[in-house]
Amino acid sequence: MNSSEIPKNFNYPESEKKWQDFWEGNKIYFSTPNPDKKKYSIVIPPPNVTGILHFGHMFNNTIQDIYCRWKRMQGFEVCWVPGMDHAGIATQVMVEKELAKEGKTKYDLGREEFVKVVWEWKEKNGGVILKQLRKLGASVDWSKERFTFDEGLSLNVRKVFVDLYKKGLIYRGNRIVNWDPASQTAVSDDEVFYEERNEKLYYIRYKIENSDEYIVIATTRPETMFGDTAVAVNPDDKRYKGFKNKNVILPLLNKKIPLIYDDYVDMEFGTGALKITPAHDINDFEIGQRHGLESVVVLSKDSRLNDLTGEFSGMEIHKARKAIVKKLEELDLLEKIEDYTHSVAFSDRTKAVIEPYLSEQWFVSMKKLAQPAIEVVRNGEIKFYPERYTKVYYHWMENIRDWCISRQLWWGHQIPIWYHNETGEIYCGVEAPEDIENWKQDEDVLDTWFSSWLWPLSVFGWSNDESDKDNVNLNYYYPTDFLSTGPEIIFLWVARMIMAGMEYTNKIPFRDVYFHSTIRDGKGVKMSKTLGNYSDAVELMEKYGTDALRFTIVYLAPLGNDVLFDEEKTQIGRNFITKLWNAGRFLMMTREKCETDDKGGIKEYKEDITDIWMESRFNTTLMNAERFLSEYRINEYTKTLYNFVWSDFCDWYIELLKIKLNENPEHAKQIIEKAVQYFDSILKILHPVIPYVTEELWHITGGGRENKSISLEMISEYSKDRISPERERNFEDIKEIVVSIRNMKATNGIPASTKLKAFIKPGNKKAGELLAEFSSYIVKLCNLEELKAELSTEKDKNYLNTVINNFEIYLPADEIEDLSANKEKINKEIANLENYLGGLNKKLANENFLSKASSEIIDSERKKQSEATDKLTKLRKLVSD
RNA sequence: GGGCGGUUAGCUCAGUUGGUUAGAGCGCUACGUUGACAUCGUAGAGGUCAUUGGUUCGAAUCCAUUACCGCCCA
Repeated sequence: MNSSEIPKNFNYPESEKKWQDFWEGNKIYFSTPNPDKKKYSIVIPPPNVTGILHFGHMFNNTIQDIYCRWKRMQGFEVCWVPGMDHAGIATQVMVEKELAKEGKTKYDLGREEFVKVVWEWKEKNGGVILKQLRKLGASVDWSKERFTFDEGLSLNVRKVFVDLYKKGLIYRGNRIVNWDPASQTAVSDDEVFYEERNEKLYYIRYKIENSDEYIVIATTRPETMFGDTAVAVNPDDKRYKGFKNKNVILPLLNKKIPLIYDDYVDMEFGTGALKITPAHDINDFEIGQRHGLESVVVLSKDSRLNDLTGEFSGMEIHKARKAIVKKLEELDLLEKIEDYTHSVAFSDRTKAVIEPYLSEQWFVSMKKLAQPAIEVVRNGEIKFYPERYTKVYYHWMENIRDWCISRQLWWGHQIPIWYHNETGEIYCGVEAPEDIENWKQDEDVLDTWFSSWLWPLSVFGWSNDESDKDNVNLNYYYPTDFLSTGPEIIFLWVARMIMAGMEYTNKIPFRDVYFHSTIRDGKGVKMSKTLGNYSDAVELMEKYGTDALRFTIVYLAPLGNDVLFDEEKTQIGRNFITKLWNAGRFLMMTREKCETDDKGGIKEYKEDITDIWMESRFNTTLMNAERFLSEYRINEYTKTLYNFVWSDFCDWYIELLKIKLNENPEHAKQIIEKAVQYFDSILKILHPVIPYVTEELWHITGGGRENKSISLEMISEYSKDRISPERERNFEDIKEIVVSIRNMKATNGIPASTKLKAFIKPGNKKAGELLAEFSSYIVKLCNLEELKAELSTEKDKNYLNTVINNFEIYLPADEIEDLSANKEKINKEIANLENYLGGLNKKLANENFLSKASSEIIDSERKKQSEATDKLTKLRKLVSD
């Protein structure tokens, strides 16, 4: 491209499309086992097939992409496996809604037909998120895409079920489950969320048998009273001492139930008397177990009262509650109603109120599986970032509860259990029994996570048999290196993957686990669709550019803290990309000019301090960037580069470059090429976070790159030898001089365009040499007429003056009448310095400090002391003259 | 109720082995368009590091306490 054709801004819509097609079309990110290279493998946390890209996904996949791109550019054989899970409830609910529009239900179709319809939906509408991942620039290997319902993965699910069943780790039992009445299935604890609700607490009189006395119970759920099989009080509760061994009469049903004593009962709550409904409350169920109580189910699966409830039979819960309360009132059995705020459980998927419900479900016994999984985190084989999540992990794992894996759905892996039609015998096998006509398969399907926990194994073709030994993909890529995910699924997924990995391969599934920040809105509220405080990630990518959004979100995300995201913050990334773009544009325009201007640099160009400084800064930046990345401090990686590019490279290096080119036209070509080299290196180290613009610029700045990608280039290696703290400090001194001269002009009302003379008096020989080396730059950067190292003998009356480290600076400014601003500033600085020096003097006079502090510290404090003293002397002299 | 975080400039946050006169970006103020960039440049103002106590020669940093905020588990 001709440099004059480079637009002022990065044209991201065009560029993103171009590079997506180029990367995927040329299979740039295809991976195959290569024994000569170290591998780096990641499996994507599979998004739901129904999913769309929200901020959490965007962020999480950006993180994974950063690591894949970075490792690829360090020479690793990188493999990032994409895919989706079949999302049992979510998908089924979605298709049922579609059917409802046509006035149909799944029962109209029947199971087989319904599942077919879901597959059709999946093929047609599923996987939007994978398209969006392409837009995000995710460098996944699309040839390895997997779906939890793929044949091989499904077979693994059955194999593992059968295996665990045979090991006695899967069992069927009656338990209270979280029943989602909307989707009519049990859901796991992790698929439930709680919200505070204002409800009522009803105080109901239960009559004591053979007496006129009542015991008053407090409940939020009068409608479950038909399932009461006891009333419980605390054994220490004096109020109820007299009722020992009595029965109470359950109102409405007039059924005799026992009064029992249990420590569980909180004497402070309500009246201290609790109705016990084992079939409809988890705590009541446990109390029921302890006391051998019967469990009576009084609700149907769609949240209606069943036929054990007499006249209320068939009523929906809330209607029934009202009717029952009314009836109790009529019978004078209702003592009072109080307002009551408590947390109510809702289904993640359907938002329906969860009913605790007694039913027959399949469970995985977890205790044994958890042990090795705890061990590998404890011994550091698996590392969590931030580390504190290990505590959360241990706590959950050490108190682990059995996992309810059955779901009353049609979309999912049907449980590989068959019941014999006549004998009732149970058959568990990977395939159906041969005489299938005599058997009936269990109708339930397995929890989606029961396939997801095998994901890191399954995607590489693991099949839990002899063939695994010869599986090159499995042997090469497994265990994976890195897993990035949100902290909310540490139990749901991370813990279970570790368990599956240990149980089936005795190997960890991944080494480093990164729990990324939760994205919240500007007010700190978690983004969610239901709350409407949700920013559409794809919309923002289109509005600001994908790179801008990627950069911003990473820049804002400290390890272990939440990100408060406002749309307007996307400007951080967008502006940075514009800055980078224009730096490139400038270099290209300048290079073109140099091509024609260059008179042929016969003499070798000699590097000056600006080159040495840049070399040092660049190597320092590379070193820090790599360190931050390897420590998973990704926001600091972006910050260190942001500061380097903006401040060091653009504000100083490029400004110096302009001067240098002007003064050394005979070396213009060498000078500009060196700058372009730095720029190319900058593009590479930035590529992991902003892939599109760096790819675009890399193609603009170099020839012969038409069929190549920057993502397959090697990132420059830093060298500690090239880092010179002394030279960086020298340059900082020069910067301070420049800034202070500009500042003296600005604060004294002298326009920046006014050319002044300046005198800078170095404090020693070294300072003098530094000044000499740099004086021509200072003249240009401060817009000076001339710069002299010695104070002129001319009788310039009016000086603006100040002291910077080893330099006294004088600006003759005759037109300035009032020097009080300058004087005031110096006096202020003197006061500050006196205060500072006072502290240092006190410290250095302290015996304790001198005897206890390390000699290095004492030396550095002494140095500060002498420097401050020196500067103070000079400043005092300035104001006294 | 149990556990885990957080509290630093108007806002969002850095500050990793205790030794800075506490930093950045945004916002604000003043000036500026000399051809990379106004999605910009130059300069400036702005903080008793939530509270109280302790350890230490020395604390934003370590310990304890209180207050408030958030998350997870029950």
